Amino acid sequence: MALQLLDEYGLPDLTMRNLATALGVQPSALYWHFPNKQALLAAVSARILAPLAELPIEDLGVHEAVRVLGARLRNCLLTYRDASELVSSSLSLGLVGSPVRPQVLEVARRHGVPDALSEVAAEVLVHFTVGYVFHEQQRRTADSLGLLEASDSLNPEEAVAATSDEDSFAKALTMIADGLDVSVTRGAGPHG
Amino acid sequence: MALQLLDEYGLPDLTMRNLATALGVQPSALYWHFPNKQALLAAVSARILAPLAELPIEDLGVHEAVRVLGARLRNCLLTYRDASELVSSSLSLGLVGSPVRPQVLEVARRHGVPDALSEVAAEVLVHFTVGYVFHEQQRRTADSLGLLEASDSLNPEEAVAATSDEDSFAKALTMIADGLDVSVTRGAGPHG
DNA sequence: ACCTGAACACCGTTCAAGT
DNA sequence: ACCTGAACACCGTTCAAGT
Repeated sequence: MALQLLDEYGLPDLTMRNLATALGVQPSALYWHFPNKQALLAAVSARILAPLAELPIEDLGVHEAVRVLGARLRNCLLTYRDASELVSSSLSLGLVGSPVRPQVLEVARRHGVPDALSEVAAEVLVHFTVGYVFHEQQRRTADSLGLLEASDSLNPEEAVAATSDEDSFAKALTMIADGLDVSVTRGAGPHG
Repeated sequence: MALQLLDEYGLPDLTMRNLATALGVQPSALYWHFPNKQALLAAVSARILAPLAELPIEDLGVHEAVRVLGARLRNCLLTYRDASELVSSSLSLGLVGSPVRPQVLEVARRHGVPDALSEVAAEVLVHFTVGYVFHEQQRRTADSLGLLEASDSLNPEEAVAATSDEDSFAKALTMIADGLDVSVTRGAGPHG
């Protein structure tokens, strides 16, 4: 239900009171199931990220895995309105684990990449992706909220970046994967 | 004053009412100076990021610039409590410009790197840095808030990453800079 | 085990009215 | 130009009490 409310009305309107009303229940009833609002939001975050766990990553190269996981994470976040903002906070609060870390680590291990490197790569990957989609989603709802008067936005930065979000995101992922590759080859070479 | 309240009591307690009280004024008085709370918070964000604009980037290589700007941005965010969370939201709402974009673009241009590449690099740099410090700061205040009972946290992820934040952050910056280098050399070679 | 009812201690924002 | 006073429409959370 929370997921549905989030997608329909956005994070600011996902209140305990609205959720209770939608469930035909008193607000206080929610506190039997969750200790507080943040715990509830963490559960919602976990649901949003769940599809990522089932992603098959057998026979993927390290470079490829970073790009696929990043793209898939972005898709999960774009599935529900304001999902990136929600996940960003749950993630920072440590109430939900990194959604790409296990897979990045596994693939990297299989290719002889030291954990220290893949940990860093996983971190760059999540933070960048969540931050990027956060920005992307906020602009999306801002535009749909009637601020589409001026076709270019306040900061010159947006106007220049007229290339599609998907494209520049893909380029960024490639850059991150390249960076990991360099660290790997500089460290020891592909297989140890 | 807002900056002081932020650092002393944290973002959740930086309310219009608390700020007004601290200024010896009625809450409604603030609405003569700012149209709403978000605008006020954007102004605070700008103040936090101001030192970055004065950073001298003459005679820096592209690789070096990415690392220096990232490190300096992190420092700015660590200066005030909850600054990363605040800046993250102002940034996503588009109420404040990217604090590293101008410098990254300038340095890159001087070295013949196409803008398209440096735009992407700048974006990876901000989002990663802000996200990273957000996580870092939240863990910091969570720890200081008495959740330090278990020396390792809920998710195994934190325990493993026992190396200092500063170190792993520096490694990540290097990885990002390396990624940019690869894109550059693949595209055309250093000088066009 | 699960929920109600009522309260507590707050929010951001608006707006007529003052000086 | 700058602020007050009072109100409006909300919040998250607690807790005794019900079934």
